[in-house]
Amino acid sequence: MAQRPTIKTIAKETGLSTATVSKALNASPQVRPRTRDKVLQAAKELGYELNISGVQLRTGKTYQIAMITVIASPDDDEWAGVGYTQLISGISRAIEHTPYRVVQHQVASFDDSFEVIKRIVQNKKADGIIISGTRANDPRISFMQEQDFPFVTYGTSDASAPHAFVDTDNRRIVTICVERLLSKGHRRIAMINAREELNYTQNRIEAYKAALSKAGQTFDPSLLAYGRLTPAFGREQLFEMSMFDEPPTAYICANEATAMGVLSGFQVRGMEHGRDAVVIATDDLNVSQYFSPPITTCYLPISKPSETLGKFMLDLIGGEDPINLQKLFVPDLIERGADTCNLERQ
Amino acid sequence: MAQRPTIKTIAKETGLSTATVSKALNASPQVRPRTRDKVLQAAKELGYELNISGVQLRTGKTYQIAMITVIASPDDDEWAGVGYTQLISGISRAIEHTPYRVVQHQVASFDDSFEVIKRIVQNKKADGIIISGTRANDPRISFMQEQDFPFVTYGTSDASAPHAFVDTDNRRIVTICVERLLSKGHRRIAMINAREELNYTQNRIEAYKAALSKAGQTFDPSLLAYGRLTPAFGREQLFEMSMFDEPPTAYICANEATAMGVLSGFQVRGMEHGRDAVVIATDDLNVSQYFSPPITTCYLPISKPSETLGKFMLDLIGGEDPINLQKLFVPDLIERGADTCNLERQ
DNA sequence: CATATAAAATTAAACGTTTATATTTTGAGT
DNA sequence: ACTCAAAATATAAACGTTTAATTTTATATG
Repeated sequence: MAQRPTIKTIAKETGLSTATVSKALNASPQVRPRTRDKVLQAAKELGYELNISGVQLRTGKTYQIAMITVIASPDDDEWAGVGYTQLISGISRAIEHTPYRVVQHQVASFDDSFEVIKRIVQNKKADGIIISGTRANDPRISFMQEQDFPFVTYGTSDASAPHAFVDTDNRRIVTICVERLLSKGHRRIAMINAREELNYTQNRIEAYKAALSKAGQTFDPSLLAYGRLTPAFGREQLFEMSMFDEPPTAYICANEATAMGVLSGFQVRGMEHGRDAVVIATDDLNVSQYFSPPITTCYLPISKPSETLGKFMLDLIGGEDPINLQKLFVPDLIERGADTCNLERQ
Repeated sequence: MAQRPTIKTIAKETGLSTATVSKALNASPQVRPRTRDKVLQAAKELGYELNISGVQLRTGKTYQIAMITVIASPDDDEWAGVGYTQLISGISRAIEHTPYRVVQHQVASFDDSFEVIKRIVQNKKADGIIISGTRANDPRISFMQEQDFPFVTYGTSDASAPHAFVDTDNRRIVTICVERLLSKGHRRIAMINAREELNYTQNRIEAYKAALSKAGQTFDPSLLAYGRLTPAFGREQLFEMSMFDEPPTAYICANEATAMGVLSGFQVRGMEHGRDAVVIATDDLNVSQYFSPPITTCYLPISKPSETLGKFMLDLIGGEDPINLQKLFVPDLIERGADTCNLERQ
């Protein structure tokens, strides 16, 4: 093969001008069907493929979707449940048959993520941005809104203007979990959360308080923990809380990595699941069925929200109004035990 | 802010031509230090940033590193230990302060991965390619070698010509594990492997056989299993093998997801780790310390090989000979128990 | 101080595409 | 057949960069 074919090659081949070829390839109404077919035919025969840098230079379109991932340090690679893999994987699947690609921009902190976003927006380095780890009052969101730059968030925010987002319905999850545990007789329910500044953590707390108050139960802030959702964190919290005068009889974990840590803590402390306390989690990898013992979870296959993330991004670039691109997924409750325990001591 | 500054802006600002500006920015020896400083100064003041599509169009350089990931289907998202996240994360870290970006190309099968690689190579859509899941006789590798396209593999191959690679020393791992188990008195040692066509699976089997034969033990092929390394697969294998007339007393798992599945099988079958059999695994997330019970593993933090992957890619693009870009990492054995069990029945 | 030479700068073209503007072709209406 | 508007196509410039070829400037040499 000599040179990679360009629209020039097609022009020469068909006897048309490059302008017409370009228009034909872009399905412009200015070119009549007959010539369009001729061009398409030639393009196919020559094995023509659009050179994106040409387009990019001329129009500014990049066909890149920037995915911002925040990973503090190598040791942050410690398993924290669903990683960005599954997220990116779902997005990739959604854009599979388009010319778009996912480009990962990894940063070490929230502040860095803001810097990177500024650069991407100002230098038009991507056609759209996807972020996760949204905060209650997220400056990145207001920035992108001001600059009128397309973005979708994985996670909600409390931004005044509406924006495209996908998330798990965390309020719902927590409500379901707390109500279930209350109905089983639990009165000391711990909740192990992600970092406090994340919007979804706030949502979970609100739902937790609301469910308790609806049942006439008092709220004890010492039963709430905040941190990075790793097994280590779960275990630490179990160690700490199980020493309380009135220890929790149930632990609601924000992900399965943390739940695994809590169970590991059980084993170290000689506690038994279902006798001394129970653990229930939010799960998007469906892995807690393999825990020893398996635990009850609110399960939402990560593939669903992540594919939607990609789809929303395409729609947004296509000009759709963000207000129509908002979705909360409701997980299924999968019971894997009675989740009662020796509650008579209360 | 008016327009994004280009070299033209700098040229106007400094009174030089765009050619000189370009050369100055690229540290060409054709421009004298004094003017270079002037240009750099102006660039800084103007907040100039290189427009990659311009470069790309002119030179063909893309500043993209293509990472090919094979994910068969959404349900493939099931946890299979270390995902691509950690891999991409390490690569990203290695190229952090360069203009390079990682672009993920997700495909559904091995064959598709080959197709994508062909397109990337032929249309020069990236400056280099990183692949994993290398096979014993991998056609993708020979293709990229023929086309003289820069690539690094995560995993070894048996290609005749040398190529850049990073991998865990799987022979070593298996040798260590088998010898350890033999010395503890185990005679029926099962090994749960990844798919048979993967080169590292072959390496593991060779090492397994060699270690047995060195100890004068016979090799029983029914103790070997091949499949996708998920918890489900591990559990299935435990169910199957534990029904043998002479069941294994030890299971060597190729990753921790599978090990978790085996342990889950123990619990279902009423078996007890350390009494009826033991499990040891290869681990790159350091998560098996949180299993109930924690198990002995060969641990290698995934951050190490993945960063090397990125570094090798840069070196390769920089013109380094692939023969100098090959590395096998040797994991640490972390003992988390005696790993003996009731062996008198043998 | 003229001259040869080396060093430093400039000019101009090119990469592949799109698009505003100009030109030609087509076909309908008389 | 002729006119004229509409439709289809062509021309040419531009996006930001690099680089071969060329010109200008500085430096060394006798």
